[in-house]
Amino acid sequence: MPVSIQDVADRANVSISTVSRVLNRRNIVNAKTRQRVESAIRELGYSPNVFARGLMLRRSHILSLMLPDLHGEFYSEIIRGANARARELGYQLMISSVISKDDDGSELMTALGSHGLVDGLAIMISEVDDRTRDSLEKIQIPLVVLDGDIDGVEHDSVVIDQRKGAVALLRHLVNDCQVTRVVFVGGLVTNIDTMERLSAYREVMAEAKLPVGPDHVFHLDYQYDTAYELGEARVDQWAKQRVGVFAANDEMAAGLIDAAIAAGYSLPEDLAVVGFDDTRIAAMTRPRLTTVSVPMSNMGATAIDLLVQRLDDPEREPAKVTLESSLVVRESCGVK
Amino acid sequence: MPVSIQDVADRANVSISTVSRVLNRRNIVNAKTRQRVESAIRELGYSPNVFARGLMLRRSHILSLMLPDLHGEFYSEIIRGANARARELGYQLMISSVISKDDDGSELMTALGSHGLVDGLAIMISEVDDRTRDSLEKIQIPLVVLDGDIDGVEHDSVVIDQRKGAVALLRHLVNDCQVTRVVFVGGLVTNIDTMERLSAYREVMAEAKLPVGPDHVFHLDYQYDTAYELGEARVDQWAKQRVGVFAANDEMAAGLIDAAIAAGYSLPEDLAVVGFDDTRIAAMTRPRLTTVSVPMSNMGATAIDLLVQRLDDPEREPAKVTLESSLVVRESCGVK
DNA sequence: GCCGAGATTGGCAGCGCTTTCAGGTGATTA
DNA sequence: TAATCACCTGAAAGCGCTGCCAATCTCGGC
Repeated sequence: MPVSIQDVADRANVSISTVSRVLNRRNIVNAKTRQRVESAIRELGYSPNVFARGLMLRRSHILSLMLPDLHGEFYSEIIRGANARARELGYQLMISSVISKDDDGSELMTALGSHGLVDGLAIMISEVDDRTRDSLEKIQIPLVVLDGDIDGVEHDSVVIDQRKGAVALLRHLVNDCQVTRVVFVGGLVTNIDTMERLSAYREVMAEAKLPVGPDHVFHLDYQYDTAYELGEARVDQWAKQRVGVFAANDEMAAGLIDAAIAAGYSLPEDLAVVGFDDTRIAAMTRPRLTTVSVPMSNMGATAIDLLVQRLDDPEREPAKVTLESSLVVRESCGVK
Repeated sequence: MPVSIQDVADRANVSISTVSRVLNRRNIVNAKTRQRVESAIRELGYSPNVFARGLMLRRSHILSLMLPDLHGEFYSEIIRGANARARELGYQLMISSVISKDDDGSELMTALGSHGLVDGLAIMISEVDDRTRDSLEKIQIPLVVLDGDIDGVEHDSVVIDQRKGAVALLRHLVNDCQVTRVVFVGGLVTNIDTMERLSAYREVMAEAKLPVGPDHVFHLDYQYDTAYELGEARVDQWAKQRVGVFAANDEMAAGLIDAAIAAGYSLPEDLAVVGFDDTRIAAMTRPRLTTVSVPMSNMGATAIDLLVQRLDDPEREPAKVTLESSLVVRESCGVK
């Protein structure tokens, strides 16, 4: 059985109140007494019981990070950033993935370790539905939403200014890469990121007076394979006109590149392809991908910052931190 | 303030004992009473306070997963597997990365959320030092070691039979790929995986009566860049003899491939390169990498299984689960 | 030598929950 | 009719810790 505060008190010949005071760094304890207590703690290897403490303080120093998925570099980088920052600030990180669609919201609660376990929740939701909204609304702890927004629920947020990066990328494609037109390959229409990037696409197309026909916009699923298939079907047509292909993530861009090369085309001569996210893959394709770098781990870290800030000052106005994304030019679009 | 067991008891006109009994699925409660309690619970949206419960039961249903690093697909896959399984079994997962070298072990304790927070620990340590050993020895909770072993500390373990995969890979290289010799590019000599793979290398070389000279074994750092540099320096020599290069991970293999291609060689004609891990990268290099597939997410899931099994039966004999790795043949070594 | 302020310390009441232990029902049996 | 028993339920004792309140001690000042 683990050593309790009573054991320490006995050994130091004080009451448990005094031990508790020493523990909580109150300097209202006489220096000599404190030393006695401290060495008792050390000798016994005592560390306070988290449950008992949490029961009183209603604080666990655990933060929860919920992501739509745990697959891929994007999420793993968020976790990495969040974990490091949480550690720095003296918190633990609890990870969970996705609230499955067909859930009554109780899963979210369960994931939070029933009521009271975690001090705050950082959540990223790719597709918001009412049920999740409702559960989130009920939660009585600080909430930070990553890369999105949830109506009617008070929360802080970290967003990435994808638009700026996307616009820079598209302008680069349009102005510097001699393409006759640009096609967009995104995720589903329900996906927030996709729509954001699509809107940037439309904007720059309008700006450059380039056409946006029905066969210029494709909605896939962010996977390499489906992009590869699309590439197989379309690349002849695209290469003929030297189009620029704007894929909404690097995975799909890689799929498209590989399909083009498999079909005998050479890039960037016949086709310009650009991606998004600047994941490890972007530097691995041949030609290497021109893409937009998104500060993923920074986003994780910032989310934790916001959570802890609100924990320290619950009355603060809701904050929204915007992180910049930036153009990374490599060879896949034919410049440099 | 959140609703407590007392509120439920009041509403259902019973004592808290009865509510507690209903909660703990004891069927010793009269059906009618139970229903009354259950609807009170539902109406109030009650869920038990984890701390109070943990204080009594000494169980938190939280498991901790500690990894040497959170960077890269390898670890993110472990997390993914562990998370999914933990969820299935009704546990939460707490993630932390690395115990830094210059730490007195207290960091490990802190990471465990002081004493008592987590029910079990799954840990992966790339380089075991005494201090970590000592802290681990003190921990009074079930311990599962991933892909390694810690002397003198009782624990279950999940290991990957890298040797089998490595041997298969090397035999393939030696027997089917017409290489005149094989060089090994690994991580540091302190790295367990590297040494494991190196030993497989020596075995197969001996078997095939191929030389293993001092300029056949290189110790790098598992990074793309350093491998690329090594490639730049050595590729002329290697290509002349058509050597097979066995890189201890896919990243380095990719670096070597790119260096060779940048130097004007074509693969697999001039050089055969194989990797290890079968990460996303392996399918992205051109030529695509022949490598060894390692069941990463399965390793995470198995670790959780072992933890929970031991939690359920503390007296069980220490278990060691071995997961198989398997050869994945692609184009980088010249067959198929 | 005595008094009150300030510095320390101990006592004790919970925090919300589980878990004996004892008591209160009917129903069954002698 | 009284005794026995199986079934349920409530009362109360903590689990280990914090925080309020009161008790004690130490001095400086009169």
